Amino acid sequence: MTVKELALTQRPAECCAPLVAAGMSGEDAATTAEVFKALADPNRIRIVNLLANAGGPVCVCDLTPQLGLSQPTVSFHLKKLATAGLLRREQRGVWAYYSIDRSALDRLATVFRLEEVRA
Amino acid sequence: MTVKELALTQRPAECCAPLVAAGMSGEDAATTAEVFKALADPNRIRIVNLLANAGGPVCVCDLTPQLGLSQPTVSFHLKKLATAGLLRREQRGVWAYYSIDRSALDRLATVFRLEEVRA
DNA sequence: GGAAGGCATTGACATTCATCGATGCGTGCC
DNA sequence: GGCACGCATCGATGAATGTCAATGCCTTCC
Repeated sequence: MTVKELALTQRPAECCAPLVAAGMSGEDAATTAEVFKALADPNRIRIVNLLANAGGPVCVCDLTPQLGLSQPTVSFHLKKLATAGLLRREQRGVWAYYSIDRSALDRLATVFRLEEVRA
Repeated sequence: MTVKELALTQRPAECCAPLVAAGMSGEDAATTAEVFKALADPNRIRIVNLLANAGGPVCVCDLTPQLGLSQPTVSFHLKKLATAGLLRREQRGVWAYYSIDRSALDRLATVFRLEEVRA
């Protein structure tokens, strides 16, 4: 099973092991890297920022002009973020609304905690 | 909330704006993405994990066998992490010792805090 | 000074990625 | 049914990335 297939079936952001976890397996490392790959692009950071500031779900049709990217490119980035488990997708008629998965961000914050993990 | 437009000339991990910062500039997004790019590779995650578990600085000669990568490749990854501000380099005679920059990880944890930033 | 060894840099190569135009798929409306 | 529209997928392409062998630089030791 390749890393990419793993990402598609597991939503990496739901399982990230802390960076300090002793004896982290290669699989853990790959899963964690998948989440950061999703955030390793300026436009995707902007998307997360926009959605985090928006009160709720935002239509793709609203994101596209703000980002200054083509519609396929925006879809491409949204899919990456959603596959990583950072965004949620909601269909409203013809429109697709995306929103931040706050619990995923909360889990990500804990990945960097070093001391608490020792317990 | 002047979380600056610290140029890319400086170590990205030293300045990451919170993901929820309103009106994040394209430059902020690029800087933040740089840090995540450094973490967007399984082998670099393993390096961070190894260094986080080690009590202190670790010699490159000790990292190479644990990672199962060639020495140039390990140097390549270490440089990426150090440039991002996540690692510190220390020369001890012929050997180069790398260690985790804990304050950088602490700052990264705050990037994902959503509510506290509103203040 | 010369040899040895640890690490960084270079060059080359295959892979992955970001982007866009064109196209396909569903939904809602006439 | 048929049209319009929003979004996803496909195909292509240029750029960036990860990897290693070869090489260079620098420090230490003889």
